[in-house]
Amino acid sequence: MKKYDPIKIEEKWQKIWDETEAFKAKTSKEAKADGENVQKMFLAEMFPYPSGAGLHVGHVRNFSIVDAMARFYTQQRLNVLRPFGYDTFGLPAENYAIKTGISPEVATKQNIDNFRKQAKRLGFAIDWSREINTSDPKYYKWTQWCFLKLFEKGLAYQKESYQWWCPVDQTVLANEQVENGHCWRCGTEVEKKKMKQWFFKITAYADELLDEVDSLDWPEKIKVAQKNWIGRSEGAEISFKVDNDDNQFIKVFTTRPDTIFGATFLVLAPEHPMIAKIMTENAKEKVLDYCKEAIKKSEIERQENKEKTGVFTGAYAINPATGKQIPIWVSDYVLMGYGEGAIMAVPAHDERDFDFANKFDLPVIEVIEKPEDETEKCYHGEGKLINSDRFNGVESADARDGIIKWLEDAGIGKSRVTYKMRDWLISRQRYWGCPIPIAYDKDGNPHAIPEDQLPVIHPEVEDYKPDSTGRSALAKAKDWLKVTIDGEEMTRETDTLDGYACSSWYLWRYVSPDCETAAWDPEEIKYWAPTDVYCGGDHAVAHLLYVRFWCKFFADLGYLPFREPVKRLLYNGYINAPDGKKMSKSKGNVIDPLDVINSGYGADTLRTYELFIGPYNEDAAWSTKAIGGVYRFLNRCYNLVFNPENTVDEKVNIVARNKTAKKVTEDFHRAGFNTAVAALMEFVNELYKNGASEADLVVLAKLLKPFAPHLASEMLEELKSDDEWPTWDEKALVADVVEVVVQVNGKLRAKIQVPAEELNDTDKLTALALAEENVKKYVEGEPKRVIALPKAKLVNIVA
RNA sequence: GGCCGAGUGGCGGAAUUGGUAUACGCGCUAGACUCAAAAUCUGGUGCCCUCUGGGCUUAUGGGUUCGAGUCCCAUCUCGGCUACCA
Repeated sequence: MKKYDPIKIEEKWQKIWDETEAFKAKTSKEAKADGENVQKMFLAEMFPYPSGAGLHVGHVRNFSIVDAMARFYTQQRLNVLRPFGYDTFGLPAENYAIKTGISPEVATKQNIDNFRKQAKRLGFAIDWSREINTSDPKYYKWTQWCFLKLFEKGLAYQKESYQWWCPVDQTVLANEQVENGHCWRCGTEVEKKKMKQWFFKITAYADELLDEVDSLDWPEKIKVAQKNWIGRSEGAEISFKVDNDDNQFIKVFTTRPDTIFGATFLVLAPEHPMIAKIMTENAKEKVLDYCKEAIKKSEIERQENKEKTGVFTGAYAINPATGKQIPIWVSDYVLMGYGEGAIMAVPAHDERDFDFANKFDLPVIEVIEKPEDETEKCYHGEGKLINSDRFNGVESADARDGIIKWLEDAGIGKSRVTYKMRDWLISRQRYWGCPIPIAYDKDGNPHAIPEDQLPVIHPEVEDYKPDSTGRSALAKAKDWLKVTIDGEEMTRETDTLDGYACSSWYLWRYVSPDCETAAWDPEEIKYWAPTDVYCGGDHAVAHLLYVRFWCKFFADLGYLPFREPVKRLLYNGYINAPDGKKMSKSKGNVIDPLDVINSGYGADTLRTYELFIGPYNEDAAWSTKAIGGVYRFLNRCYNLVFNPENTVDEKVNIVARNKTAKKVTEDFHRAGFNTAVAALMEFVNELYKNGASEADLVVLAKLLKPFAPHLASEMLEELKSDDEWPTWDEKALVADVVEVVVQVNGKLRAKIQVPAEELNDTDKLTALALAEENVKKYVEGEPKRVIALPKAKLVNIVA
């Protein structure tokens, strides 16, 4: 009796895979030389940030999904590319460096080595010759090249913007370093500091990013999240003249120009540049105080306290519709970053304006007729206009067009589209990031570092803390800072790029990771991209939107022959602790995948369990008991091949064998991994009942391989079989005798056995059904109607 | 507040096009093997009853249909994302 020893089997196969470079993808040239029929398949998971803690069970789930699919397509003899990489720039490594003095570069290398070792221990079918690392100069040279392309086209630009600032540590803080409005390190209340920063003009692609969402084979919730994030709204831009000053106008944006007759005051964002020009002497002190406080306010405070605040500027504007004088206020509920940073307030039909009017006792004029059953004080729906002069009685939708036309004719407004999405702020005053390839001349003008001087190497420093001027620790590399461009002495940019920039193009680097002449080889990208299957459980908007943005940009430049980077997106759920709570070190409920493997289960059990645990796209709770069931299943598979008790004629399980092959194949196409494993379990149960033929075992091992590749390889070796994915015979799916269900009035009353060849004879089926004793009991006289459905194997009698 | 998703046994879940609800696994339980235990194997396992049979059951209440977990309407509960976007 041989015993299933996963540790030994896995060691053996991992060594073989490593030595033979078993998962190396063919380049486009090699594939073409092999013949026209070879289809390509490019799969990837969202590459990990290699933390010091090593792989966690969430990684394992994510990678196991991609691995199962990669192996499935490999067994179908496609040319599969399944690469791997590391997203290594980022705050954790920098924080660790500040704390320990160990350079991020050194720590990152260690973490990568550990991740690689662990990924290999899990037996993933990775093409290790294509490994990439975003903090490797060979990689970030091309991240910088991408930046320069955006800079060249005017899509990378500088703008003043507020940044978190800790007045005690004298340092900028990343969002993650601000905890409830306080510095993560010293606990001081943080401030906002205005600094010049780099942005990518993603808004230039807002419409295309929005329009093409619908055509994507992505989960609905991600598509909706992206649409909401882009947040397109149509409306109008309207100029309000400031009273007693013919030269001053305030522009507002509104989606409801039809309510303009109800605009009883204007509100400006505290950052609005017009405030200083219009405020009266009397109001000046109060207004400036308010603005200063509001700008300092953290977003957290704004969220906590939704009570409206504000201050009157002392100035008035003229409502162009009514000709009436209306007061101009300032309030932080108006955001400078959206629309014009100013609104016309219509308190009768906007809840926020209503609250504000209530608090400061401002007039409310209804201009849209409320439906009779409407109970809310503030009606924001559609209806006929009232109190609106010549527009009275017009439906609000029509009035919008009419009023915009009138505004255009009068030269004081026009229709306009705005987006919630802002341009992407990419400056980070951090050390451990990709240097921005820019230098400044004496006058502070930015210049591109010439392409032949790339990469701008990330310099080593002694102290990783940002300096007190708000610059990153790169400013401490004094020699590095100096650069000569076209004979002119310049100073390098010390901001680094947001990590999302590094990950916005890595999928394309995979096709030619060693290419020294381009970010991606044009031939290879043409063959491999776009990515066929991309799998991850995070970044619903940020990363997945940025990749789409860069794809469109580089497509416009002619570098990419496609406009959407990811054909099919699989968005996997999290694995939680057995109590259903998130795993975290502090709670002490973390399951370490390596512990699970080493406890004797092995990688095959772990991987299969994580795919069996539930639908891949839903969260699941770890169960230390249930994983034992998967181990028992694999053990049964092992025994069928290595300790057979009896072999049978290969016809015995012909239906089950073909059904299982079909089921597992179809489940792969719809990513139903949990049900595919269940189908394999059913098949094994069947083989235990009926005995197994060699043909049964070969099919079992082949179908099992994407889930438990080591064990399946061992089985296939014993069976002297290749691993080519099995096909099935549609005709063999039907048994000789079929069970047909008989219902009376939709209630199950009997089951009859019908020879397969008689199944399609509905008259015969009906007769057989009516002849059943238990059916007769419920049918008195002639049935009203009989529905006989051979395909559903069902007869329903209406009595 | 807005948007999205989900509610099925003791538990994780299955039912893919409206057609046998509860596949598969866990747990529990009985038996075989064993001096015994573990492991393994075989069977049972939604609930209720007047138990060779029958009734009920997919969060709740209605509806459409020969037939509803699935479609429609209303209500409740939970989870996620987002958050003063004019």
